[in-house]
Amino acid sequence: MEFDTSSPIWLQLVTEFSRRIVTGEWGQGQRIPGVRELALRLGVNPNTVQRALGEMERDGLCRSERTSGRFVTDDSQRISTLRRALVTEAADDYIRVSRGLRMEVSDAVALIDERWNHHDMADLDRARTEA
Amino acid sequence: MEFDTSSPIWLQLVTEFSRRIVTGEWGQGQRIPGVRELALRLGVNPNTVQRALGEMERDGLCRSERTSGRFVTDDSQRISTLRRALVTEAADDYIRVSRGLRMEVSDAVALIDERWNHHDMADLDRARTEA
DNA sequence: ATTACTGTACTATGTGCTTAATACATTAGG
DNA sequence: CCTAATGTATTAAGCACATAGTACAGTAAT
Repeated sequence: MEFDTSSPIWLQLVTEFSRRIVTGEWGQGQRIPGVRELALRLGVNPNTVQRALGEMERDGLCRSERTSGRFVTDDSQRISTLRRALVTEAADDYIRVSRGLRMEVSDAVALIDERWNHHDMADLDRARTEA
Repeated sequence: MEFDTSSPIWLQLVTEFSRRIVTGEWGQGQRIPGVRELALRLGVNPNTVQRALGEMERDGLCRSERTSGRFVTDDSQRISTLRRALVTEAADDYIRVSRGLRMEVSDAVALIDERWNHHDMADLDRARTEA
């Protein structure tokens, strides 16, 4: 995975892990890979993964059983709350920038519509390149 | 001004100063306040402002005349390019998150429409509090 | 009991960000 | 000429982040 140098890696990991929980990639109640394995696959230090998962545990998104591993929370409401939080945060960020640039709602919305397909093409390009 | 601890202040300053140029708050060709004055008003160190403006100068957004001060670029095309870059970057960020969360375009667009008014109310609240 | 795996804790090192405090060169204004 | 203001450069200190390496405690499987 690729990381941005302009924000702490452990924070980017919190975002990525949260995304995995919301999408079901890490299913409700399922076991999460160990910190060492995750660190190896992500190309970061185990301590950095530990930091990220520690924060998420503080928020009740997962729990650790000291010897058998870490598990996604069983509370489905917590997961849907997380989903709503992630989505609205992203939307508000976009709105904040758009309004700061003195845009109109209609233009802001039109731009999303327009760029959404660009991302489709980017996905196709990536698939073609990796094939 | 308030700053986020999760990314370098000089980077947040680049964003803020860019916004001021795009909105005309800092007009094309106009003089920019000195690093010491900006630092004082923003509550940061002059070196941090210097770092931010140095980066923007590298991108041709402003120029410095060694003794009389710094000035916004005269190139209006550069400013409109900057505007486009800031807007599309924000839109793409939102799209990336939304798609990562497996949302549909229609939902992503609807959310912008919905939250836009919430921001209106937040503005009204702030105006009322400051009055 | 032994082995292997889990989370957790700790030290040490290097790097970048931020602040503080100077110092210098240049030029506009008086 | 002299003063004030400009951008610029430098050094030192403190802090958070990331990495590496090591170690400990608890449990499941053998």
